[in-house]
Amino acid sequence: MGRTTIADVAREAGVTKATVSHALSGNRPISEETRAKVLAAARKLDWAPSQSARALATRRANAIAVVLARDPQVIANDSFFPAFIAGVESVLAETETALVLQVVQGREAEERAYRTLARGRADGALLLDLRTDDWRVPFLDELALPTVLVGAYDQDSPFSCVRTDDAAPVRELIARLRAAGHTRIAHVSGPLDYVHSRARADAYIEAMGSDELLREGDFTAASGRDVTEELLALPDRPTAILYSNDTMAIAGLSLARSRGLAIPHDLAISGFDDDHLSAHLSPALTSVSSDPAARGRAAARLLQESILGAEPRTEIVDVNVVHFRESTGS
Amino acid sequence: MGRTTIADVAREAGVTKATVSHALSGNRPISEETRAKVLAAARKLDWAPSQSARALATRRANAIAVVLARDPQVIANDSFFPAFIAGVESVLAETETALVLQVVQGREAEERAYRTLARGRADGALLLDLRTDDWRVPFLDELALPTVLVGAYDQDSPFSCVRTDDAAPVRELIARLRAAGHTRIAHVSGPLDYVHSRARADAYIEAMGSDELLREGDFTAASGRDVTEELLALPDRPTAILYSNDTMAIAGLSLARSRGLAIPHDLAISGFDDDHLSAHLSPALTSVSSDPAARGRAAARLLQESILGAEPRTEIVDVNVVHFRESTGS
DNA sequence: GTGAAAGCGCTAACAT
DNA sequence: ATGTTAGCGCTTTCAC
Repeated sequence: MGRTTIADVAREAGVTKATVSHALSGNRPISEETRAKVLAAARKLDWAPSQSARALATRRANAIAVVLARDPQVIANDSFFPAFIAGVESVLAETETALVLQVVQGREAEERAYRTLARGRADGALLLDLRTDDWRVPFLDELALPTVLVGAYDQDSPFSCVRTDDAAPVRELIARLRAAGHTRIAHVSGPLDYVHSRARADAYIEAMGSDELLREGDFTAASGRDVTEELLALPDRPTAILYSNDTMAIAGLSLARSRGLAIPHDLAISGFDDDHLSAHLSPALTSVSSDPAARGRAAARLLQESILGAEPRTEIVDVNVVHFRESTGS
Repeated sequence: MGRTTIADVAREAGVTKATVSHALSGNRPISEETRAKVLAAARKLDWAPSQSARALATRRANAIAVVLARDPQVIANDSFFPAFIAGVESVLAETETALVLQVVQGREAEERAYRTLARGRADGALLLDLRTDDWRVPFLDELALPTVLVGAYDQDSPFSCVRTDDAAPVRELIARLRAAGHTRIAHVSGPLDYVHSRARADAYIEAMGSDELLREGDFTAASGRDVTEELLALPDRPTAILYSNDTMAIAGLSLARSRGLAIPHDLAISGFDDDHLSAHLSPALTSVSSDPAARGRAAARLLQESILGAEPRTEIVDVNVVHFRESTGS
């Protein structure tokens, strides 16, 4: 934070602060001559506007926020998030907008975080991990903080939304397994209050016509293992299991093997999210990849729009693609 | 629509702005009675101080920055980063400090990012992925931006530093492999201008007494595969390979198998960073885990110290532990 | 213990 | 096309 201010630059260039400000922002016509003088002075004094002063004057933080309310353990295992952030940043960089990241635990901490953020730290927020009937949506609406929902929302929402079709890959997987002769196909979902878990589970139920072999996991390896154990103990055990992420799928695969089952001969297995290691396992894991970076870019663009006052709209980023690999006997 | 300000609260409480300010900050003695009045008024009006106004007045952003200059592809494959951030946040949360994240590409963009950050967006920075003779260290010193280096730095530095011992696990791995009869042990490093890659490679060279079987990778699966292919084509091929991350190790493992080698019988393999899936592979991958969250916590604490003016110091977070699994024939 | 007033460094009406 | 003048909402001397 240089001690030099806009006043120093104005003096150096022989103009007023207003002129310096406008010479840089281009907010009003400035003669080429004075603009050159101003830029020269700024460079000479190595000056650039103070972000905090500008934020106060414009009531704009030039920053957006992402609040993660997940368990750190789950964050660490998540391949979606880093790629998503990279996508967001690639858009923000164009407008010198910063990304404020906050990891919180507990609803109270999360509310406090959004409140503080809305008080001059950020101009908008990106909402991840949406839950059915998510309390954050009305809450942020009341805070009047421009927001973009990443993933579907089950209610009417005042916000823009980046969606993907979670159902299609599930249908595709089931169709393929059926074609290979499977009839006992199980699904290990994520927590069913997550909108995307629910969407996958619903697609599964619709395709199967029953939820008999649906089990709810929590995205951790431990739950993948436990739920798989339960499924394999059934009198008429499944011959295929669709997991809602790769971590659970791999844990399930390990367990099945340790029970003497051959994959995919005795049990077909598929995951979701296409972790970067999944293609390298043996057997390589069938999974669904979804281009998180593209979703990050779309979300950032929609948010910038909203901050500028645009009407909310929904953008479908449909990039889910099923990678059939050895674990389903491709 | 004027938002409610400290003036409104002052009026409501029948005191001045100064009193409100001090009642909240505790920066000067306030009678219990007036403090209660102020807090009641603040709650009634649902007021909390504006972050941007406060930042301008105190010349403190109450935020720290992390600038990632990596290729988005590499970020997405990295299990270190999310856990590290979670650790950082757990410390920042205690002091209402925000984390500003920036992903940039190219040195120019990185310099610009730090300049803007130092101009009122952040009070300090965390430096990751240190390189030998890293230009950012003198640069940030000149910007006078308090900084903490995560990982060793090879020069004299004006900054605090969180270090881990990268050499010890390498020595331990080599000792174990030797005990099992291996003599031709190769090492696939990360880019050798990264300080931690260099440290591991140096430890390897010292333990082996030679760099004949040292090869430089770039942490991607593709490089793991290619370098492995090269090593296996040697007239007197290695019987064990130590990789500097799990991604390369797994790619190498896949390649070796496809060449007809049995793991660990024909070739022992170990990785680094203990990706969350590595324990679930088959064979399970021997790897080195390092508690990134602990390093995040330590880094955040050191940075907060530095921002408050403390002398730089180095903290050793020594949590590297080697997990011997099937891939080395444990 | 509390009040009054002067900034913090910038932007944006309002003038000219 | 440029200058003047108020703020933006808070913290922090300096008085009392």
